Amino acid sequence: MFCDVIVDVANKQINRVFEYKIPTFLEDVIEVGHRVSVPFGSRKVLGFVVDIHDSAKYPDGLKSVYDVLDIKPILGSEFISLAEYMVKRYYSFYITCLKQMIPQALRVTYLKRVHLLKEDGLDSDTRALFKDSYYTLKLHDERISLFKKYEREGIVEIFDDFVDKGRKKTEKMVHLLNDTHQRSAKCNEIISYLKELGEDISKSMLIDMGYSESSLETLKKNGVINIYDSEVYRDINVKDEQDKRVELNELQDNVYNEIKASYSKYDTFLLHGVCGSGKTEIYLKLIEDVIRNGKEAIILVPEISLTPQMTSRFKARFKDEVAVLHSRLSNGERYDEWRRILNNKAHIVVGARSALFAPFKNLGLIIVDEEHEMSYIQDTNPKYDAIDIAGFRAKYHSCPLVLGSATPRVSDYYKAQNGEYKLLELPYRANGKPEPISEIVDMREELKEKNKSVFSRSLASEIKGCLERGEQAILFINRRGYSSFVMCRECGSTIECPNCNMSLVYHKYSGRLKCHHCGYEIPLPDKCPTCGSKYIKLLGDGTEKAVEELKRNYPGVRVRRVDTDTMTEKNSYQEVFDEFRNHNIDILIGTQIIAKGLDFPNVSLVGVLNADIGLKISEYNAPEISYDLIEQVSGRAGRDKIMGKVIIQSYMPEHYAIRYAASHDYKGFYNEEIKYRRILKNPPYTNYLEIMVSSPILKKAYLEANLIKTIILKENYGCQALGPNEDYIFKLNNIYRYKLQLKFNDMDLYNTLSEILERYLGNKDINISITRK
DNA sequence: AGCACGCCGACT
DNA sequence: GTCGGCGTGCTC
Repeated sequence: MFCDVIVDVANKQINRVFEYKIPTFLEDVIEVGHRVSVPFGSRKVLGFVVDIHDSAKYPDGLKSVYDVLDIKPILGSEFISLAEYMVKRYYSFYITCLKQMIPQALRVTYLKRVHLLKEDGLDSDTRALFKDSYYTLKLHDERISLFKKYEREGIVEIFDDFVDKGRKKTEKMVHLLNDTHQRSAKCNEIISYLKELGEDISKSMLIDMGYSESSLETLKKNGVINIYDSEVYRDINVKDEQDKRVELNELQDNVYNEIKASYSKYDTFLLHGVCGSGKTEIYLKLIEDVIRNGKEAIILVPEISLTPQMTSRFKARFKDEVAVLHSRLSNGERYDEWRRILNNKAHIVVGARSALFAPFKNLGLIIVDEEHEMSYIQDTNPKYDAIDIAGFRAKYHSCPLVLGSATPRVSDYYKAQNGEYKLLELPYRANGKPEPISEIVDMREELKEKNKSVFSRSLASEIKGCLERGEQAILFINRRGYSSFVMCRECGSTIECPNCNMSLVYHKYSGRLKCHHCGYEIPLPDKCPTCGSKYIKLLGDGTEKAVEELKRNYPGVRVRRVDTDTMTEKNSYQEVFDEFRNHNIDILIGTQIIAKGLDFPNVSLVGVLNADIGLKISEYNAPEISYDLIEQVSGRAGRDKIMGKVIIQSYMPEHYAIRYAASHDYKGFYNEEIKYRRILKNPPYTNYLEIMVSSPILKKAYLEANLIKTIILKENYGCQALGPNEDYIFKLNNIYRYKLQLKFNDMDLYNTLSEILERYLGNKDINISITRK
């Protein structure tokens, strides 16, 4: 028997299967999806079994699998094909994709173990390292050369090993075997307790109840009880909440019934429902059905909205059926939740992007909430889009996929318009509240009127009114720090990061200029580094400046800044949001973080301080991102009894993304945007990908980018290539970055690009990365 | 990636 | 002579 193995080496040349013999003792054990240890070159590495067959293709000299690492396979064949799909689609390695699908705890750390053979011959320092006859070295330990020398002398022996990054947590459990009467009163007490309980209990629990270790030992010795190890799942902290069942209104019910009609067949639904239209209640009801039919469900939510409120709502309804997977969990906790899924203990998973790889075998439904969220696209390799993966899995299991959003991706709405997806609409808020009224303020006018404040006059007066009425406000500003650039009034130069071509941002609390891209920082200079002038001007307002102005203009106001500078602690978001909910804070001011999903009933005012920033970035989807953001922030206003008001400040108020966002007109926006997409041949009219060519040598990056373009155009006639253009961050950490944009229709590009990647392999100066968008 | 092998200079 | 620096090529 032979097997195909993908070994744990992320390298283009290794990106294929390697064949191994299966030793007889493993013949009945090994299965597709098992992790194995195999000899590879002179090393021992981890591998994944992807196929098993009777005859070998590789001529001779096959090595044998050393061992199988898991009791049951951790990846079903579904995931092996999914990995193949990902390799092609995202230009990634097999092993990278496979590792993506398993929890961190099941990845391994490589070690070198040194076995002491002779007592003498070692220098005393080295000898002291050995407590017993073994010593463990991490990979890349510089002492390896010393040990290699001793190995040549026959004093030690070095061999490879690796261990799982996480361990299963076990607990000692006590099981009653019989109720033979004991001499000690304590022991009899334990017996009668266990008898009454009628089930096994953890040893630590008994100890906590006051029973002693020694009485338990006695009982064990006398054969009355046995003590065994049981896998336990660490308790993850979820707030208790009462399950509130809400009757679906007529519109919700229609949506529910449409999806219900597609159970057990693959259909993609685009659920376009405004903020507060009651999508979650529909999700809950669908999941209930799926579970009742003995199937499993995945609900994907953006990391940022995976708040305890959100998860506790599912926990309240489905209790232990729910596994929760998000980045705040420790590796061990995430492993536990994952194992509950693998072992069929949990049938629903609520989680962020990676939860899509939940090892369910009988999926009945996948829901992707807030489907437009950029966080569904992973920005490190493999650069996968969760919606693609959801589509693959839904197709594989023949189950419906529901994409929900108030502001769907333009490409997805297009598919819904064309019938590729089924469009479901919920145009009204479930509580009947109208959408908040939005007002666009032209900041150029403010400047003309000599208002240099962060706040327009209109927003300032709204804030005043809001505070006077005892209501709360959320202000959104997409820039951290105090001022986003520092300019000299004499010579007009701005202070840039020496490693990146980006302006340094002034942070007032530390009095320093920081680069938000590479971490470089210096104290704020008192004169211009270029011309020596004292007249340095701070421009471009950030969160800190806005807070300062608020405190000056509204004495006594309780403001809280929420951005990555202030949110260092694990739970600080939750803490701030609780404080805000309890009205210990009047105004919340922050970046992206506050735009999402949170529901504060007393908020009547939302201000978008700089609506244009996103529009300046030269990505084809910039208008879409800006529209979404404004719409999402606006949704925070007037959620409950009070009427909401939204002020959008902009230097380009005539831009359609801003205009339509202000009138909450998604379709209007879509119709305009899709026109540009068609004219410019952007997605959904083409496939689109970006090749980033980076090098520490500017000229090299440019020339190679050009060369790549030529090669591609020669090989793929249907392909349109733009660039090479300087990236938005042209220089990052002293590396120059050029990007090529490719628009293409056929998938054959994979082979061409693979060859190109191969060509640049081993080239130290050039790095190439491909992103599908 | 990581490691062996091989070729070259420099140093006990 | 031997140690160790790095370029090259291979891993079932």
